[in-house]
Amino acid sequence: MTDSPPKLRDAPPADPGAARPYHHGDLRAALLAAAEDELADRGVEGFSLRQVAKRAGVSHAAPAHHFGDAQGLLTALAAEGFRQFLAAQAAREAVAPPDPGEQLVAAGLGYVDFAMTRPALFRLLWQSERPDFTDADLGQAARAAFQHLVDQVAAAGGDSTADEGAVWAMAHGLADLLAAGRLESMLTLPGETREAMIADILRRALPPRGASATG
Amino acid sequence: MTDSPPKLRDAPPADPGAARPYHHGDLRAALLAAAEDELADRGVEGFSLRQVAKRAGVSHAAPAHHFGDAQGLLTALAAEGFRQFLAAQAAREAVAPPDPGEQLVAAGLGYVDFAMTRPALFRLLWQSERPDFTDADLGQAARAAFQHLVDQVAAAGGDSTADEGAVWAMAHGLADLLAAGRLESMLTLPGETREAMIADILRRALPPRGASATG
DNA sequence: TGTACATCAGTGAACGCGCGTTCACTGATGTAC
DNA sequence: TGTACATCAGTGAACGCGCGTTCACTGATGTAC
Repeated sequence: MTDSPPKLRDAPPADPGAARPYHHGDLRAALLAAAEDELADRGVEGFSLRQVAKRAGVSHAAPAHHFGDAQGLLTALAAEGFRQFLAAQAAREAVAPPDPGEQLVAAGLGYVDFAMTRPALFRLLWQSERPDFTDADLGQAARAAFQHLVDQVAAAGGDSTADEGAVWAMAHGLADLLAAGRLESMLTLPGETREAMIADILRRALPPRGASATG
Repeated sequence: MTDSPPKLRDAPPADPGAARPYHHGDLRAALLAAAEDELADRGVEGFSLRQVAKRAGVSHAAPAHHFGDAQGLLTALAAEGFRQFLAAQAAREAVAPPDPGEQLVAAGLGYVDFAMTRPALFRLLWQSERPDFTDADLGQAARAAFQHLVDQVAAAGGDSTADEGAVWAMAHGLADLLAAGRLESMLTLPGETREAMIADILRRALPPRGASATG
């Protein structure tokens, strides 16, 4: 990833040594960051609102003021996550050649970047049932992310369900396996080598050059 | 899938109308089946041992006799799951042409079959942290499943980390997305058409014909 | 065939725990005048 | 600048709940003789 993603933390400079003020300053952002850390440590299966509050250093009733309930917090986190997921793809595209095929590969690299950098969040987006996916904000963020990939495939000359499926599946499969720590022989490669290999693999899924299959 | 997988249920013929006997007959298998159903209904995130026992129609203390604790049950289910996951691949291979490339495609089809037929179990194998993956039986079953794919890639002429990663990622990505109900335009296709498309997509990941890349 | 006994399988009450949520409250901030 | 007041943000005690696990028990089965 070229720019490291905006971590949802670091609210107030917080005058070290001073007594913690009654008001936090930016508790909402701090809770989202704590929630992501909590997911990383315990997984979605062991996630608890009380632990998040404890991690953020506030009483366990405080999150209710910002998110209503536990699902509200996870829904907000997922929405933010989808936006950053899309941003990770855009960051790669910005530094890639303008050729549509290379732009598509870049999007795939961003997809994988995000999964490897923030595996807990990646899993929340794709594999959890706890966020409320009918929420308007989350729904919009998720749809934007899906649509981006579809658009990229179309721009690269893909015009079939198969092209769309192949590209999405290849990026997603790499991302999920790498986020889970599988594909060990790839994980042990130096970063640059691994990245080149991921790009090569993604190219295999591209719409056949010049071909115009229907689906 | 050619043969439907052996569902972990249906222990005793159970003489309908008769009072339920004190001894179940095959409670271990019934609990594994109930656990899978429970995962399908509630997801790993909401899984509870008490609900499993209730579903199987026994007291909530009964599972302890067979599995020790909740993790023991999920570990046993995951081990059984990996064996059936491998069997799903073998079933496809058995009816595919002997050509190594086609065998590899068949393995991928089995991979996807399993994920679509039993998504809850698929997610337990790949995305849960609740089973004890250091358990000897589970570890062996999981390793056998990984190794099979690696062997198939090698037999098909793949000799690089990239070949292995590409094939695995493509099968896994399709499986995960389809299990999650994504790739809607593929899901709405008639079964045969969809299957042919999945096979086509899997072929994109195959080691380039005759090529012998190093990695 | 019958009886005694060991073993196994499942029960149901009880425990302590962490959870999400609610609620009256208090501290802090901002604004109208 | 000062004061009154509304609003906001976070507290801490309390609640009821479902959970996993333990335990003494009872019903059922199988086996030795």
